[in-house]
Amino acid sequence: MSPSIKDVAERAGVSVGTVSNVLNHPERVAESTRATVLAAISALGFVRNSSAAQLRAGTSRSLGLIVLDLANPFFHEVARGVEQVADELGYAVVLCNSDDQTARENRYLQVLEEQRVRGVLITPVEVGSERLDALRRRGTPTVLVDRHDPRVNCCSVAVDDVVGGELAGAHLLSLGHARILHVTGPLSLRQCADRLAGLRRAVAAAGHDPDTAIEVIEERAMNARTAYDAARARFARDDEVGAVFCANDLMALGVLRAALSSGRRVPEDLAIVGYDDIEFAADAAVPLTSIRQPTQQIGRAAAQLLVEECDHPRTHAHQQVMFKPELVVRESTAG
Amino acid sequence: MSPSIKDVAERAGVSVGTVSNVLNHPERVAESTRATVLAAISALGFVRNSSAAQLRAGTSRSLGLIVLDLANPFFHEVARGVEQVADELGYAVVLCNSDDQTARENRYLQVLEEQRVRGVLITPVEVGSERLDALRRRGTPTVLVDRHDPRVNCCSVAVDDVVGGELAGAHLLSLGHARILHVTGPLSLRQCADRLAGLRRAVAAAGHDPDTAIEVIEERAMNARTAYDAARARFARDDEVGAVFCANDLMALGVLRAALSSGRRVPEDLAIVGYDDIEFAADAAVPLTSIRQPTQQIGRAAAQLLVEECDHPRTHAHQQVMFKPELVVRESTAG
DNA sequence: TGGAGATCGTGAAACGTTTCATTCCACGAG
DNA sequence: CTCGTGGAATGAAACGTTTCACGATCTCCA
Repeated sequence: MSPSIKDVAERAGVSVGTVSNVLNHPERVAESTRATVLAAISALGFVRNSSAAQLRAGTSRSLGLIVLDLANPFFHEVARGVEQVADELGYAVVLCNSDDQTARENRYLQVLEEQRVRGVLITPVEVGSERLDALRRRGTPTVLVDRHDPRVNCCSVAVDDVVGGELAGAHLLSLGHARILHVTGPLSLRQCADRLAGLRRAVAAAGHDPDTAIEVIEERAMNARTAYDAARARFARDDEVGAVFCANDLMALGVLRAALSSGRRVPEDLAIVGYDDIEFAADAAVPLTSIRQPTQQIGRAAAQLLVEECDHPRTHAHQQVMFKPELVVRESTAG
Repeated sequence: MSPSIKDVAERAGVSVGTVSNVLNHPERVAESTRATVLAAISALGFVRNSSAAQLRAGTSRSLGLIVLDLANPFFHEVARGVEQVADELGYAVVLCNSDDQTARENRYLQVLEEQRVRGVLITPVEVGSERLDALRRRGTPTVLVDRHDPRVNCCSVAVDDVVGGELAGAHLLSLGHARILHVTGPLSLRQCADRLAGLRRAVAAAGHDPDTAIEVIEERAMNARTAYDAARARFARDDEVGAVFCANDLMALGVLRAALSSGRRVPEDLAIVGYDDIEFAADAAVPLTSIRQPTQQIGRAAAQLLVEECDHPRTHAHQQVMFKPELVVRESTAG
């Protein structure tokens, strides 16, 4: 197989310990020997075997990151933030995609634990997973991303969706819309429920009755297609809708399409607010007002918390970090 | 630290060899002993140390996959295809994102080689990388994704972009458009050059002169924003544009927005064809005609070729697989 | 001249598995 | 009663590193 440190030592005429030192503590070995060893290394095409290194070392310099859906821009922004911090601190990141399936999540947790990663960042399919608790009990630090642990057994980083819903609602109210249509996904999802709660809070704060001022359309899937169909059906019924708040940008784009294709002008006839501020929101047929989440920061904060816990397990205290989202106004409400 | 196989053996009152057998060849150990050992394992919370296992085994069951940009739907579809095949064949996939930076690519190649992955799937930042050649020379099989190696030193899987451009061109020509505007990215990119070449071929085949029938706008970036700006500027000049073919869907969406906001109707006044058929193409304000690439299949084929080479290195012959793209007609040309 | 440091290099142990030749044991056939 | 057979468990070697206590050599100064 591939040459080992021993082959290098032999060829360079030194001991294996010296070769190892060249690799890990170059300052401990004399200039000339170092040169000889490096020459031997490149002559043989030696590449360190990290299994052996890690076995001996007993600990690794890597973190696991398990996300729900790599196709979702939210998560690769998070991943980017995690990678930045990991890089700065000399850690490697093992990226895993659970695809929202518990089985996949558990398999990856197993693999990561077998690899003895230093810690794990995860958006669990559901909080309170037994497998995850076990990992933590056995001593691998864990940070929840975009989720909170009610029992506060670990750190977590998330964004306040209630505030997000409130921002959207207050914005539409400030434009004079007293009635708001809310197109959302399953209200059993914490995100959707929170965003609606925020919207209700804004409406109540403006002195209206949420139950009558807000009309909710709840769909199974949160994509453009279902929102398009739902909006067309709603628009066919009557013309009373003047403002829509959607639980994510894809749905908002679906509503936008339905509006345009039914002859409505946006924002003159219909104001639309989305959520997430995906890259394409700004480039839609009518650029979309949306709620932006500090995604990279979430990743950065989560990685920092994790490394902090890895480095000072005794003194570490778990924290629940909560970021605030931000309103980005564009043409779809800029009437 | 975490309990080892030795601790388990002790607790179960057997030898370490037996514990290892329970883990790897359960059929070799008697029912009752197996039960005792499994009980000890779960009592201690034992998790196998994969570094040690792999060190001893000398070889791993994992493949590396290095992509240019995880934010690009093309690549995570490819990744999904790779994962499917890897799963079926019992391999694990290590996913890496080079972000189009040679430095990151090289770092990941190094890491993967140190981990002794069985093989590497990669879309290199540029073909002919020395680091990649070195990897291959040292015996790690390699497959290029969405690229070809002119020297045929390895397998590769790609899509025929010339055919794609030809399909788009032929489609517009068949609708009666004799003049076509082509909005594209840097023609130094193989993809862009090929798509244009295909367009020219279609135009020539229809009996027109490509040089006069095709107007090319070449932009630095291939996103909606730059295409929007370019299209607005072009539309301001005159009204002679009746058909546009864009080198990717994001650009097409930018052109679509420019058209709508300048009062043009799509497809009545302007027919638009994109490329890639990204998920959102079907849900745009006017659903977009596009060229679809068999992305998952690319991933599947690449993984199959790689595993084939890993399993039969002696008899393996390198192949260059080339898929054909497909035209998807939607409203943006359905005049 | 001798001795104290400093500077470099050595060699063996250890990390946690898997493998495989070996031993152990029970049982049935002769 | 012996022998052979085969299933089950054992124990030591090996994988490629890193570490660390220990030598060897050299330098410098009393």
